[in-house]
Amino acid sequence: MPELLEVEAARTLVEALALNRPIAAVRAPDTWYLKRGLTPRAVRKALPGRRLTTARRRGKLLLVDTSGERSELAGAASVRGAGNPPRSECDQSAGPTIGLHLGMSGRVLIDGEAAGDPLLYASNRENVQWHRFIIEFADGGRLAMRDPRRLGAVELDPDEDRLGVDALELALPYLRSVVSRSRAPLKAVLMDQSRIAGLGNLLVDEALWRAGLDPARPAESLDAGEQVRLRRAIATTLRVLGRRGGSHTGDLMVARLPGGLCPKDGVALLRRTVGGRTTYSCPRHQL
DNA sequence: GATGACCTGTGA
DNA sequence: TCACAGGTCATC
Repeated sequence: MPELLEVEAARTLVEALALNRPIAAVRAPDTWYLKRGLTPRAVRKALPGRRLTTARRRGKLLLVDTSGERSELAGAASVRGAGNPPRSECDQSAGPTIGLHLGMSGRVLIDGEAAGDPLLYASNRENVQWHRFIIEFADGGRLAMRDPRRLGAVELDPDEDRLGVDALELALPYLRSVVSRSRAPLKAVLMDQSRIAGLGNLLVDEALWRAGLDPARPAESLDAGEQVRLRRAIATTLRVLGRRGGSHTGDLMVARLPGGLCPKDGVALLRRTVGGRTTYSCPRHQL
């Protein structure tokens, strides 16, 4: 369920609470959670001694940069014997970038604090077994990835370019080029992270509902006016739902259930699979 | 571009 | 007991 808005909330949390605190240790109890060949040992080697310097976001990917220099930590694996030359990473101006994918039930906790409202479709009970990746700071605090469903992931130096333009930076000419070049269902194009990054199932349904566009329509069938409406609806959806507190605060959300009625004109909503995802839309005003 | 698998908590 | 939620990836 974390879509762009939830990841942005997590980013803000990291930025506010976790930067510039020396890392004492890293725990990755769930090996499965580490992706692209990353191992607990490699993480323990790469991060202790560094600080988190920047919290960025591209689409649904949370990126946390680390410092190049490593502070001395008594007993930490990074401490070398006297006279040893520093490791090559120590000479670089920046350390590795931590890539956090929240998957569908992941949250970032810092010193026990989480951003935003509890997630849907995910338990909100506490259970330390769900902490898949933990950064322990030298000051005793910690950053933890909590993910009951294990669909999230952690990697180092993720390939950021596999993601397209961030949905918050979506300009009309780019949207136009993306949409006009595909015969796929409009919804599938909007959810394709390599073209537009950040929109998930709920945000797309809400934006299309606001734009009055049928999710199943071939993307290329949109005329110029509809493209403008779509861009505005995406921007409005992100702004309004962002203020309200997340992807699940949309007007359509209350009706996302079998037999739900369109909040705009009271007609029974259509429920079907579009672009591989459960999709709700209004047969009356989404054309 | 569509489909199914991954994974597990939830609610019927 | 089982369908379902959904981001992402491999496979068709």
